[in-house]
Amino acid sequence: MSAETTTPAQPAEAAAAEPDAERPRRRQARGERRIAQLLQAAGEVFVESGYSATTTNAIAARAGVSPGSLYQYFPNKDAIAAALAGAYADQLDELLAPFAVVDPVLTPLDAALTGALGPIVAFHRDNPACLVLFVGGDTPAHVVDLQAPLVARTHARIAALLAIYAPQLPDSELRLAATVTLAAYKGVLPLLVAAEEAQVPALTAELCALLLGYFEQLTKRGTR
Amino acid sequence: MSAETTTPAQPAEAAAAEPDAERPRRRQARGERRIAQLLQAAGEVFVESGYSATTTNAIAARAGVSPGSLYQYFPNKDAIAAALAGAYADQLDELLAPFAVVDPVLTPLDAALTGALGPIVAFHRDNPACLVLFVGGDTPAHVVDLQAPLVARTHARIAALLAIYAPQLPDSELRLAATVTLAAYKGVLPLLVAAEEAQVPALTAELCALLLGYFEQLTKRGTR
DNA sequence: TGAGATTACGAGTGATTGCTCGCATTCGTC
DNA sequence: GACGAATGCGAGCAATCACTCGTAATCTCA
Repeated sequence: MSAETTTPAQPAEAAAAEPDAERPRRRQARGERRIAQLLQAAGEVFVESGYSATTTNAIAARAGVSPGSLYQYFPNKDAIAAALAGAYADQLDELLAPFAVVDPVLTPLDAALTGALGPIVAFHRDNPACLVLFVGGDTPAHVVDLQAPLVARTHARIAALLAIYAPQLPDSELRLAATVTLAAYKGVLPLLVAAEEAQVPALTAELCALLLGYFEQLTKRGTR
Repeated sequence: MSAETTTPAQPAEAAAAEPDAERPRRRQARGERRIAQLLQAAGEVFVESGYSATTTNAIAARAGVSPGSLYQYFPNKDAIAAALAGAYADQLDELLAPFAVVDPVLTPLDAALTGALGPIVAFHRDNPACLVLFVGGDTPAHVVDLQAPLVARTHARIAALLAIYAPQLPDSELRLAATVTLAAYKGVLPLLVAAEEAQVPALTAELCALLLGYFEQLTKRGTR
């Protein structure tokens, strides 16, 4: 769950306990809906114009809401991006989970890759704003920070996966390889998001081949 | 040569011939120097703040020049980025040339990659603004267009290279592979630019391994 | 040295934009 | 139905920024 959304059913308790936490104002269902509308609209406008070119008024207009209402739910423009990015990070984290439970004996590497990459690609195609916020050169610093734990976890997972298939490599090389893998992946993702639907399977296969080829290079390197 | 810079030694002739070409005002050496200063300063500020967050006043201040002077040499902010990007594109084009003259019989693929990639990486590390303008999600459309011919040429070169090492693949697959190669390369480049000097050789080697592994996958795919 | 072009300045302008404020409306609850 | 809280509005404020303009210094070349 992202930071901004507060559970509406919550009898006013445990508020006096924390002194500097601002009182969690009860939110009506209408408010929750507005927040969802605003985030949806923000995603659309971010995709169309990039982060810094989108105006808060444009987001409000797209959501069919006045600027004043927007600022009732978000303290500023960055908070909108942060809430959106937080939600994306949570969803991606779940999609990345399958990587952790792969059994390296039963599943060959390329099958594992293909299986896990499919849903991730689909997610990014459904939420193009995610890429705008995460790989856009334009994103405010504290929004980028929101993805740091996610990136760290992903990095660790890739390194662990590599350690299984190339156990002879030293840890430093594994980490380097994981970093490069992530970077390459990030480079190819925009292609997948921008592509026509019909091209997606072929492109996904290419991405798998790219990563697989790299992994084989790493394996060879250790053996030789 | 980029669009903005005009040759200073040019006896005032052939100006009346073209009607709508604005008269090429003779530029003194001082002016040329100012342009260089401004482009240099613009690159620095772009790297620090990204394109849209940099103000023309900040560029002027960094160059030690008044805003008015800046607008004597560039009609608007985009033109500064365009001039810078044009210069970068020209330099990159030269650095990419070696790829065209590789003899596939004499030079193994990995040696060719390593040899050509070194100078390119060095260039990007010397000119980090190049990446900001070319892969930043923030760049104005007509600046992105400036790199289109360069990208097209590079794409064609990669496809040609692939055709040598994997001649059995159909053209469409070669083009797709070249696109993916470029995207992966673009993803890894920021890593190389941000890295410490000591990490650069290792990272460059990883980039080579990544591309090489992909190429080998492509070769296998055709043979099998 | 003097005329004309180029370079330089920097306060100012108009437009944009993130955000506020006072007030009207709707909702949940007793 | 009545009261307080939450929601909603939108004109407008303050700040920012790309860009201009009048003027003055400096250069080129005869």
